[in-house]
Amino acid sequence: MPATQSDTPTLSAWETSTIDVFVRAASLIGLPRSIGEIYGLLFCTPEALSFDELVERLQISKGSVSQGLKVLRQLGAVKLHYVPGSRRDHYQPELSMKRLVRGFIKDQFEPHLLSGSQRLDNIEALIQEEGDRASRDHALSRLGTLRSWQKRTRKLMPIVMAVLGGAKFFDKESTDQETII
Amino acid sequence: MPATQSDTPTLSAWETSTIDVFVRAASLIGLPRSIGEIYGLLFCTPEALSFDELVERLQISKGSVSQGLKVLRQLGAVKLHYVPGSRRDHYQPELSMKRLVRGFIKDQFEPHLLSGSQRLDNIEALIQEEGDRASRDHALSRLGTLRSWQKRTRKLMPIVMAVLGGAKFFDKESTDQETII
DNA sequence: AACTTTGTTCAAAAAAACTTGAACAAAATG
DNA sequence: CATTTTGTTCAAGTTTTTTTGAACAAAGTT
Repeated sequence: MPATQSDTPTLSAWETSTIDVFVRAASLIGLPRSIGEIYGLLFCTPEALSFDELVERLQISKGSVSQGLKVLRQLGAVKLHYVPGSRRDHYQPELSMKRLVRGFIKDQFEPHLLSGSQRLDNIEALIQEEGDRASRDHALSRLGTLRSWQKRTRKLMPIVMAVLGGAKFFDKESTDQETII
Repeated sequence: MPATQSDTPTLSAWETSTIDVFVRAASLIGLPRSIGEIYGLLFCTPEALSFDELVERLQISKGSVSQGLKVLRQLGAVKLHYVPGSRRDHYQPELSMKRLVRGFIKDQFEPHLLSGSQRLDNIEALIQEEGDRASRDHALSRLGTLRSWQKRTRKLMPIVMAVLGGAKFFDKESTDQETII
């Protein structure tokens, strides 16, 4: 096959539009455009794609593809797919919404929630340094509000996962939870 | 009272830490730091605060406060509080998690979901331009996946709201929904 | 061992998002 | 009606995030 051929590896119209949907979705959840493009193209393509094919068809740099795939693997949004003939890595998209959402929550939400708990404990200590009684009381009341928000958020996660397909997760002192869905 | 006094309107330790929590939360949902700071300070303070007090205590520009409050009002995250003596606007934070979440979803999610529907219809049309049958079939299958994701996301919203407090919203052909919580 | 293939890293460039502050508008006051 | 108070707007400046591409590492080939 000819080497220096500027054959724009054009995407078809529906592929471009679909990738656009994923670029928007990515930006909605705070991920860079390139990640949306990579997942989007994998989503559109029937066969698993290699690193190089992503670079060529999307016309983005190797660096972006490398970093993008790294994040997508971490999120569990792409799977490695072994291809007999080739020694390149080939990728396929995760198509289970439940797994996609779980990956995202585990990777992006849980850490914040957990570190949040420590932070609130720390705030409780700081409140003791407040001068007068009234200030302390008000501050403690607001801290209570924060804790209740945190608790409800944690309660929500397993419910979301349940609605999305079945399993439960991320819950300790599970309260009235078996009645749902 | 003296005019040109560089009295740093210091925030107490617990206030700083609490504001930090909101700054992180804001960034988590894609809102700028200044908005986290504004809501955070309102959250910490027992009395309603005026525009100027926000500028002074947070040491940020009038422009940031103005734009920040605009977004917070749009989200329903702050409420105007009439103060008899003054003709300035005074603000208080919305403390109901349910209302906060609803505001966020209505303002940031719904629009994307809705425009999403149109986009998918558009993609369906584009798929018809595909050359061979096999391509069209694969593309239609993926489009089906996208539609199912969208549908499940829509179903999730009322459930989230229900868990957070009671009301239902944003649902048309409501399926088995009265059994929840 | 030298060479090729495959993919990662990271400093610098580019792009996007956020903040600032001065100019401006709107409304109340004197 | 001139002035002050209150808040908004927006162009320019700053900061942060993202992308690029060349240098590098790892592993397979010949």
